[in-house]
Amino acid sequence: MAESRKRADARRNEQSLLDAAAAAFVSDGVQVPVRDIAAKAGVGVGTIYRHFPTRADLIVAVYRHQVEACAEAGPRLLRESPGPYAALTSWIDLFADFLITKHGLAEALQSEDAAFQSLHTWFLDRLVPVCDQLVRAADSRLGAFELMYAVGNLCIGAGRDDRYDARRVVGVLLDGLRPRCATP
Amino acid sequence: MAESRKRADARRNEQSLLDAAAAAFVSDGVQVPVRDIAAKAGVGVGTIYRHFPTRADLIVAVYRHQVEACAEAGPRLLRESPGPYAALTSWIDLFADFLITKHGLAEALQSEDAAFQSLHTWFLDRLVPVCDQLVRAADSRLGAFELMYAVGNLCIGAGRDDRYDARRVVGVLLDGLRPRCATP
Amino acid sequence: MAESRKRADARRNEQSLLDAAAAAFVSDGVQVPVRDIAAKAGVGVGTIYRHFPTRADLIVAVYRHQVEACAEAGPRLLRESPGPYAALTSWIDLFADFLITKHGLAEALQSEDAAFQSLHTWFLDRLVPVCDQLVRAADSRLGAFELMYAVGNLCIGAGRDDRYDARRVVGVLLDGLRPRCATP
Amino acid sequence: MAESRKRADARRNEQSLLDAAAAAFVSDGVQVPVRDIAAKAGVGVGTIYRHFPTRADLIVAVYRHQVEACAEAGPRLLRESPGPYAALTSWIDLFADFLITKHGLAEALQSEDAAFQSLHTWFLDRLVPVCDQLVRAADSRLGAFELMYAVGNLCIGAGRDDRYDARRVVGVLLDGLRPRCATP
DNA sequence: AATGAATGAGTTTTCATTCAT
DNA sequence: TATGAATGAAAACTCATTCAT
Repeated sequence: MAESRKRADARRNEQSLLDAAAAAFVSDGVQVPVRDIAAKAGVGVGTIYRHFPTRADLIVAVYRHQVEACAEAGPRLLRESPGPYAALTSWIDLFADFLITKHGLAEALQSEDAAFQSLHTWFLDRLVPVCDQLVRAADSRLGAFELMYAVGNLCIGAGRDDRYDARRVVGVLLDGLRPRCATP
Repeated sequence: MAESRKRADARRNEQSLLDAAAAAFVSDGVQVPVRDIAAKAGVGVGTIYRHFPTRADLIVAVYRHQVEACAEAGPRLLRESPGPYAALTSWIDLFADFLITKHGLAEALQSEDAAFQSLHTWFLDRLVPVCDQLVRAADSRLGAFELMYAVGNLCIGAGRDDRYDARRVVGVLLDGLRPRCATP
Repeated sequence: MAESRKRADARRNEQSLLDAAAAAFVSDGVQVPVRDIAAKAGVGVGTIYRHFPTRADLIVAVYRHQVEACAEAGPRLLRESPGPYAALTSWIDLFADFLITKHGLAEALQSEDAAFQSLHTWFLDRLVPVCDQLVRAADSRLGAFELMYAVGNLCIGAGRDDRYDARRVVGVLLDGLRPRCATP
Repeated sequence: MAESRKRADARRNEQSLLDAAAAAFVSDGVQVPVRDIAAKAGVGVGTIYRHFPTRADLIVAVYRHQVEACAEAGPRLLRESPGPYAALTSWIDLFADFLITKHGLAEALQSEDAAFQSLHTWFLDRLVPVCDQLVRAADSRLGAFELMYAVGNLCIGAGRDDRYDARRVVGVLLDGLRPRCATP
């Protein structure tokens, strides 16, 4: 009983760590010093290292749930959408929305820092197969990796400047993929 | 005479600095340690700081000529292309090519690092008006800033993974901008 | 009854702690992280600190029995050996054997780390008087402290390199103490 | 000229660094924090790292001259001593003296820390061959490595306690190596 | 004007020790 | 009493920036 209590505490603590890390990633970028995350979370640096031995572990943990949800939406959209192209655009909208609202994530995915390698790997391993199904069904001119990479890049800096609306641009990109009417 | 000679030397020196910096930016990114640039240029770090007090000054200097050339190409393309949409795509191709071949520049333009602020400003001040002319002529759904921002982002990481072809994706984006045939 | 059972449990627990510590000292040296000892013993670090408030307490406890046995062997050897020099060499062999087989102990005895101060003290308080009897009986050129210190040092790193055989070197040192035949 | 002046300064600086490091090694052991050495030398830590990229580099530099002198004494003693055993004892005395007066060095040589690996290697590479010549000439029962290792160990902690005289103990060890008169 | 040595703040990481559960 | 999560003081190492030569 005492144990389950402690475990519950630790879990709560870990969640507050994740929340602080997520906030820090957004405001300062994923390269934010561990010490800063610890300060934001109101814990010592050692606590971070106990829970997340490497920075990649922390990042993966921060984004795990959301990536999961995104992955699970793929097959569902394919079933429920009026057509394969609609399914693809819906999923890409979802994917872009996820990245846009997780300001800082798109940047992290694009970073070449070795600390993010395992993040890239995990992210792509989980989502590319999902996207691939949609892409094949819609007979898209861009492959799953390429499309995701493009959308990921387009989401970088979303919200930084009012003149740039990532969702609109992603819409234009998807329009570029739309099956055309014949040119006379 | 001695003075003009000295000035010529200084100019030569500065040019070799710029060449070294350009090379370093390409191979190691724009965040490359100043010491590395100095070593590549065969000068002391003090010399770099004398010529370019801030990193942004150095970056602006490195890319000045190329941005100039790109800016000057705008009006010319508008005159010489078969139509405004063709002019726009030609210019965007030029712009994307510039970014893609300047590996690291797209990343720098997107970086939030304060050291790059003046780079952003200068870059946009010079090119957005040019692009704006083209965009208006072509009656594009995306504004000049937005389009340039999008293309800039799409060029990030170009060449890092064979599965991602930035030029092809930019092509798709431009297709999304193409005037449509009427829907019956 | 319940109490004596509890006390027996505690003693068993403490013994398993000592065993784990002894093993950790051997494999990783006496500076081994407390956490590692705790892990080896299958207890929390808090338990170690409860039983042994300082590292020295733990070390002393680990080696107590063996030092005791060594101390008790002194008078016995003096009684049972063919002569006092033989008794001294036998005891020193015993002492060296103890140190050599307790890989890490010789290093600990020599360490200047404050955490080991009480170990030094206890060790010498217990054994120097024993050695002193033997040394006096054998009329050795080296005093008890000096001889023990020397042998202790010679045992440092025993087993680390095949080219160094601590027992052989101790033998040579004892040879140097052997009463000489007259030089003609 | 300006260059040679600067180089002279740097050399002087490096020497003061070495002096500070030597003092720090003696008083705090060779594991002394780099920051402490820097403080002792009155320089920033960066200066230490500039001159000596790794701790081993610093240690080797601190002891280089003295090891050199010791190595060079070997052949000379072999030529000039009344006999090979006398040459060996003279050299070992020299070697022990070196270690004893460089309080902390014997400990360093015995340390298993990876940072000292190159120190061990260099030290042995330089001196074992010298000792080997002497050992072979004197037909010693102990090999060069073993004898040096033993003497090195005996010098650990020399000067820490008045009851231990490393020179006397080394003398006894050498006595143990002395050719014996026949036992009747 | 050029040099590069020196500086030291900033970051990561480890681990002894405390203390809430 | 036992646990192990949390703490935070060290320690190593890097690099932008300054400044004596």
